Amino acid sequence: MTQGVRGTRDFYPEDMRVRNWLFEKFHSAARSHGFEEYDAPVLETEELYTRKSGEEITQQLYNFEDKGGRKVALRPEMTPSLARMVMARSGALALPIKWYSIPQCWRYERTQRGRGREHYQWNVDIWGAGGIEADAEIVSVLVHFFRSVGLSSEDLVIRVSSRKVLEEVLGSLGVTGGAFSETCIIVDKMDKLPAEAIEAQLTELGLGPDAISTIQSVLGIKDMGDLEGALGSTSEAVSELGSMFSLFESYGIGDWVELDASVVRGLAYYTGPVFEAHDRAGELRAVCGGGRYDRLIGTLGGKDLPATGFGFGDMVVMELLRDKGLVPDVPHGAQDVVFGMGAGLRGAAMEVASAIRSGGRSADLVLEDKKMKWVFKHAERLGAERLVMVMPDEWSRGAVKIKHLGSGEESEVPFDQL
RNA sequence: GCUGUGAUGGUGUAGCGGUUAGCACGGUGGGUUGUGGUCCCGCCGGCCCGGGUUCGAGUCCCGGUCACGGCCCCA
Repeated sequence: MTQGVRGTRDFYPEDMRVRNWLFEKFHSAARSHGFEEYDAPVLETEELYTRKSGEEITQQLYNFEDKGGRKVALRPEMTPSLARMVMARSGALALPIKWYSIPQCWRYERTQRGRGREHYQWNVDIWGAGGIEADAEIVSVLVHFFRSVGLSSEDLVIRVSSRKVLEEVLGSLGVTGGAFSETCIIVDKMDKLPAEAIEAQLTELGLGPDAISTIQSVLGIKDMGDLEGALGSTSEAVSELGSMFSLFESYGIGDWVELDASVVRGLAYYTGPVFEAHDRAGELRAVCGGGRYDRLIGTLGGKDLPATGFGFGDMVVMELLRDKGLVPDVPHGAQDVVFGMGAGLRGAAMEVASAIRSGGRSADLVLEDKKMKWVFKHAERLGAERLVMVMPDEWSRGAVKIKHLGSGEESEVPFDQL
């Protein structure tokens, strides 16, 4: 009875303080870059997610039929909802738009460390800007966030590549269209699955051994020079990535980013630059991932609009922050505890609390008859700054006794000077 | 789907065949005190469920349930 649904979490106030702290960092990083918040329902039509590809996300859909027989799903990610919202207003939006959200997302799968069935995923996106400047701006938001919680480029690395790398390689091998996005999904699992399994899957897609080894060697590239050597000097992927890295320098985040051609991301809709942030120690799964998805609206039946963004889960980053000792002790928040001595002064205590609250301070009022001992313990537990005592003698003089818990100093303060 | 570990007061835990089942936090009553944070004392409250072994099971065995990890699947 006290247990929730498997894979879900309860947030008690002490957990909520930490969550709010984290979310506040999300909010301020996004706002610092001029992004605006939006939201959408947790429940969407299942259709929005049935892309019938090999993506984990569509196979782990938390879906069911509602009482009207409609097939619905708890959103596994925010991007389709965002695309739906953008599409619905396509003519009316002043582009580009820079929007962010912190939606709760769901997936039905076996639970593991850092993988529940529910998590909060910070999403930051830019729509209507087709250049790599938008992609670089997105990465800048990310780094801004990392720095704001005390993480450094020694803790994390953002590996960057482009879907165009693989697209050009596969194009030269005659693989295009659907086979291309399927290949991306397989290749994304390279570090999770043994090499033989990857090869078997690629073979199944109709790729020969030579093609497979070409793919593998290109994906091993971690240097712009090597990439140019492999794709040629006229390669769009090369010039785009080259420009991006130079923009990263302008942003002053060059030490956070690295070229890594093996980054392709497991979602079918990516089309251009893609990136993932990982802990340098390599102990955790990806902290976040994102990239450009210029053709998503097209697959939903609308007119394409360039877009780029990232999704950032709350669970993995919290594990990293805990490992690094960067999670702060967030205090309860009540500045004052107001206590009326005895039931006769209950009303007086309420007057005092109201005056304090009107003055802009937060006050926790003791609602029942409690002993002094309990009151002190309570104030200490809350981490309150002051204890405001409404006592018979003082109150008869129209005053209260205020004790500063930190210093132990106390003084009598007239009611009208509260 | 496979596999490992675990389940002890409200919470976090110790106990590994015979204990009045221990400790901390909490709750509650009291002492000290300036009606007063520390300190001290009393009390409340527990072995996941069902079988079995044994003179005796929280402890060992079997089954179940749940939780937490790891893997597979994820085409």
